Amino acid sequence: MAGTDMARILITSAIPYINGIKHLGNLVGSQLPADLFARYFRARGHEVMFLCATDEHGTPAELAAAKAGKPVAEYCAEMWAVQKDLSDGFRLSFDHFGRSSSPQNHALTQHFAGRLAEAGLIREVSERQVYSNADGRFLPDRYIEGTCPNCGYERARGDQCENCTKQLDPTDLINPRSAISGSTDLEVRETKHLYLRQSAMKDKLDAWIDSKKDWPVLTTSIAKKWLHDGDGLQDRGITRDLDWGVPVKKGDEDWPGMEGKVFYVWFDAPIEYIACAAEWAEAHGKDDAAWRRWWRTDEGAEDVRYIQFMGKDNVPFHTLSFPATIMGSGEPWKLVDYIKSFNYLNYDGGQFSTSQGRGVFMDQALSILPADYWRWWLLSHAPENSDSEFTWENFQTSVNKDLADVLGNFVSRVTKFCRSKFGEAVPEGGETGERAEALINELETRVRAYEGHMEAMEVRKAAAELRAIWAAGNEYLQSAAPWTVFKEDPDKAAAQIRLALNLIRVYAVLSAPFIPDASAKLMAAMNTDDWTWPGPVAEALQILPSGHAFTVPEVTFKKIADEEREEWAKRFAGTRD
RNA sequence: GGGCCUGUAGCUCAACGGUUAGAGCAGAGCGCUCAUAACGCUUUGGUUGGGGGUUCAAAUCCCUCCAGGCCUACCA
Repeated sequence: MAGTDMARILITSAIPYINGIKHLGNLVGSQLPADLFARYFRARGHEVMFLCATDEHGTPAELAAAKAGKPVAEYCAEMWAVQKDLSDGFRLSFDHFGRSSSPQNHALTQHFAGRLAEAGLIREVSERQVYSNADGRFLPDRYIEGTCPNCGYERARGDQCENCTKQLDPTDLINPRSAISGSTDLEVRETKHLYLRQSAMKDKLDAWIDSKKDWPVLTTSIAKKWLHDGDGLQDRGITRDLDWGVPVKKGDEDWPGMEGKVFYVWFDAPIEYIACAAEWAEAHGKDDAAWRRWWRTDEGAEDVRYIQFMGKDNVPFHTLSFPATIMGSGEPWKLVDYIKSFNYLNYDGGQFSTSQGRGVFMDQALSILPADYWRWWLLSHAPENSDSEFTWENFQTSVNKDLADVLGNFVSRVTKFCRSKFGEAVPEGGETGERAEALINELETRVRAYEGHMEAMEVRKAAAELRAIWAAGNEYLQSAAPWTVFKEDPDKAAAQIRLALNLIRVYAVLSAPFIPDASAKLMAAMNTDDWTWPGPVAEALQILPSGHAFTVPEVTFKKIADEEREEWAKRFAGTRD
């Protein structure tokens, strides 16, 4: 690929919360599609920086640590390692998997807060919040339970009654108690917090959102709602009374009156996207310039294209709060260019549920099948336009048909036929006929269409095109029928099989963003390391020369049996482990 | 309550306001035998959730009703 075509692409995935193992719905909503495009853009020769991290602060992390009987720092370090391991298992190709608790993020978060304060965009607010003496902490609204004054439901939460859906204020609840300990020893205390004056940046944010004509409706409509609903964009509290987090400071300096407080997790989490690049630089022994050229438009990032991936619940923070932080700083940090947001994946007629253990979690998925099976199904069924649904029947038929029958069997029939008739090397001689020409023309069209869908970040359409590319190989073999041709004209059959063997390498290259392990296996079987992305298809199909030795691979994709499917459906219906 | 999204073939999904609403899977028929009983070809399925309206023309735009989902700012 010509050097002038090289682009620099920064990709971040929404950072998963530290608390527990994520389910497949979480995976398909951000990390997995982000990885698909990171791999694709790298394969196209672009310079890619793909970052992700764990989101470690906030009340749930402290409670989970307490439940595990461990200090928060220790708990988070352990869970980071668990999540890192699962990311590796799913072959998520992060350039760095960081932690929002890193020293780099502490420094940057404090830096941004200092800049925002200097710009007059932070105000102090004294407010009254519920404090639980038994728990020794302030309670967020939803951690307070009581009887709903509206409908009498006894387990209403402080923010909303889930029985009658009425919005509540914690002080409305009758007989309020801590949802953590059940204690009724609650009191209202005065506490001071910092608010980010998002309202002052409303017009600027609005104009910025308006300039994003190519963003999905899902993304812009959510942002517009927040900008224009009621009194418009509200200021947002960016500090909390917690122990674990980034201490409130103005840059390097203390913040009088804010001692003992930390920044709100949603203030520091997106900043970790930037800090993560700094962690990457440190981990690779690089200087600051190496990461700042990705993030500072005055230090080399002016040509960077920045794409964020996230589930729809994360949209307000990425379209409003984080841009407000960046714009408000008055410094030339890179703003996001494109937001790819996803709907939810449901599980067999309901929702995936972390609390009920309903659905398949990342560790369980890898324990029963290779990552590629999940990657293929999840990506080819990604909830791009609406919520979508996982069922075991659909999973079984899709994987068996697409991976085992269409792709896996193609590889198998080509390599085994060659071995039996010509031996385990690319056969020489002969000419292919017009059927081969038709195949090449079709592939030329389809490969370019596949690239188009990937550039447009249309995940399902790209998957469908890739599948059609695989199927084209079977169609060709069927019409060319080298097993018949061999009897009359062995040279011609040799040329046909030479083409088909080269097709396997092309398939491996094209498929790698979706199914990297299988692609690597196919490349190994073809005994090549030439990952050149196909330009003109006719040329790409000549890379493995006559005489080139190969091996017949083991079964590339084993099929899922009915008994397995039934057992798994039962096992994952509810209650983890 | 408010806002947004979704509803298309048995299933999962496509379709700039513009021929006869298309694919894959499943179903039916035929073919092939190299291959993981795999592959290929042909083919049956739709009053586009209901009703009304705008338009030469509506799955698409408007109104309304029904069903499902998401968000609603202190969970993250």
